[in-house]
Amino acid sequence: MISELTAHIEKFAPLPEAAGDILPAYLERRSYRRKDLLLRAGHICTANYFIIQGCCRSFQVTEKDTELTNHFAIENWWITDYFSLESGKPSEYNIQAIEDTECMVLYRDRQDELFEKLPQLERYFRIISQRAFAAALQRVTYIFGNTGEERYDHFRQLFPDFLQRVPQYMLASYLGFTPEFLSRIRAKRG
Amino acid sequence: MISELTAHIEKFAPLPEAAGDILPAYLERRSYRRKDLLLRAGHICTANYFIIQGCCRSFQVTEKDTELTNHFAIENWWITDYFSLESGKPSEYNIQAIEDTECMVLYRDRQDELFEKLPQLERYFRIISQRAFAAALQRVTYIFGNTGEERYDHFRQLFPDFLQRVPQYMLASYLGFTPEFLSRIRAKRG
DNA sequence: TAGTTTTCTTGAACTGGTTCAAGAAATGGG
DNA sequence: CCCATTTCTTGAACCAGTTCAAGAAAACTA
Repeated sequence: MISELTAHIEKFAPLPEAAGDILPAYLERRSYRRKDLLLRAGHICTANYFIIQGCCRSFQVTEKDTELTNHFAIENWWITDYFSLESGKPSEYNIQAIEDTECMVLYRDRQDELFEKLPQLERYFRIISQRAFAAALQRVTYIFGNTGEERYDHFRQLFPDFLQRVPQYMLASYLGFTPEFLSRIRAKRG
Repeated sequence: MISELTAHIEKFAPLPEAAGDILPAYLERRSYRRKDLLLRAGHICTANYFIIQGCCRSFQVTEKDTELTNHFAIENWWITDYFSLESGKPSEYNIQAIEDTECMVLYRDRQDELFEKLPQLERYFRIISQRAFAAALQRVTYIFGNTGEERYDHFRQLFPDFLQRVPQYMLASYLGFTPEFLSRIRAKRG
């Protein structure tokens, strides 16, 4: 089932014929159950996770002891902490499966060798990182330029099916308000 | 004065000897005066700008007609709209010089050829984009996890010298509150 | 299907930050 | 050096969203 991944890569950077033989040797397929942690805060992030099926989030626990979801990832997205992954320093984030999830895992200690054999991957990760960066910037202006209620409506419009997949308290912390407030918004809608 | 740039690249991806001969042919040095726009919203972003000296910001003008600064860039940073740059679609952002600024400009239509001659640049841009992405995510949790006042204090601690370089209303819109509120915070400090 | 845990709802008091308006101070261009 | 523009300050009324607490509903587990 590496085909989902190669298909995704090809959208951004064409791969040579040989890729089909090389990639599987560097990736590990892994399954996680709902609530499993792929990365635990305080630990060093050792891999990048491509989601084949399922859904994950990365979140932080603040000093004030609340969970802040800063990222959701579904099928065909990568999730990791790039900062910890590249610096080798402990991560501040937890990465958790929200549903039972199937991943292709690229471990950091195999990455350099893989990139040497398939330099097209440098380009692929460059492009998806640039996009992810642009999206994250967009999110910040989005947060500042709209009220909580507007943010909820927008999210709902963009990802209607996704609403059913995540508990409301996670969505609330992703959208930047309390679960209570989200509950009140929904009460108004009926 | 391409040396600032090559030095920066070398921090992330070692360059071959030949780089010194190749790079200058693909980069253009340009000067901007305070308030000049490097990119105007509605136009397609055609270049990536590496700042040698000076300071820029990218900002959006919302429907509510307020400016939202989503990014500052100083010496040794790149600034662009990666989304418009790669998609060829019109940008929603303005990029503006806050001070008189010197840049090395990499135009999009020369980028692919340059990356073919110096594939190390794929790696360089991959790594800095991953970092930028991680920083942008961090910023979101930072926004949600702290009050406006805490954000100001943190910014002040991290970039004390930078405070003098930007007008308060730009900083306020970057930190996500009104200029009036920033003024009140400062009044308390004395 | 009963029991436990997790998630969602609702009310009431409260607060961080906004809005509008008007004046003061700083800056910069000619 | 002076005038025009830009930036910063201050007050008072206001509101979006929080907090705390307690109960209701759903969703797992055995």
